[in-house]
Amino acid sequence: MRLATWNVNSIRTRVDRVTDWLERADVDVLAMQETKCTDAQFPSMPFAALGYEVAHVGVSQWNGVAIASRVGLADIEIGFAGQPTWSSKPDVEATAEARALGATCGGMRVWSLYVPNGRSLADPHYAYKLDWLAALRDTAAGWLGDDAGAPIALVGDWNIAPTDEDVWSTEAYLGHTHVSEPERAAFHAINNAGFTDVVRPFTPGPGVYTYWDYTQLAFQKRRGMRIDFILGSPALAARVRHAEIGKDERRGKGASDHAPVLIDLDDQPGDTTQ
DNA sequence: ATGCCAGGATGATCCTGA
Repeated sequence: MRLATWNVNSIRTRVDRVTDWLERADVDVLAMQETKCTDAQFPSMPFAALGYEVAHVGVSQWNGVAIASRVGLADIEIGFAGQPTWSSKPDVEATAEARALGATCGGMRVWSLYVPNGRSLADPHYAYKLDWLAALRDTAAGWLGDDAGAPIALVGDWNIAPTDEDVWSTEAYLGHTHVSEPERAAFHAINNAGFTDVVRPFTPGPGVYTYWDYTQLAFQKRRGMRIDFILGSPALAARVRHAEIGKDERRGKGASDHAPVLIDLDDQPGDTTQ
């Protein structure tokens, strides 16, 4: 079983690139973030043609998360319990944004997550980001409380570089979001709730990233950040036998600014599929 | 402090991203 996550930065702009890679990389389940479209606008036909069902939540040109699966797609949940709300303007009612989507695929529970950016340390969006992560931690801890042996993957764009090794320059990010101690603490709290980074053991740093800014030849200069993660519950983490970052997908014209991240899982005991 | 690049919506310019 191959599970991947990718911030695609507009699925409408990038659907050919994404489906080409899905086929080439032989991915079973792909969680996507920043689809930047409504449900009606999501291009599901190219996925269906390759045998993938797609669940998507998107209500505007912002955010949007999806899960494409060719091993089943059941019990779809939009948003997680307690997910904080956000309003873009004072006169607009705050709502839960399209940043979290859960589904059961091939016996595992997958959550496609697009953690709020934070914008700047003084911005209300930063407090929203920390609230969002704290609520996710509480809810996800509850899932393991209900069933400690559940195979759960929390995957996506976390918008946090958990250690100094995960940014090309600590100086360049001083005073900025993604590297602040509260954000790192919020990320580690999710680790401590039982969800560990299952990719890092197979992709050791330093200098290993999943995101490179579009500007100033950041990719060519190897100026990136590691902010996209696959976090696994203990039962899922025990089955990971390989992981990689699809850095080649960041190359060339028309690339997303994020690379896909994938893992290979051993079959569950007693699993007769494949 | 700002633009650097990119996508989207609207209609040459703003908002957002990280």
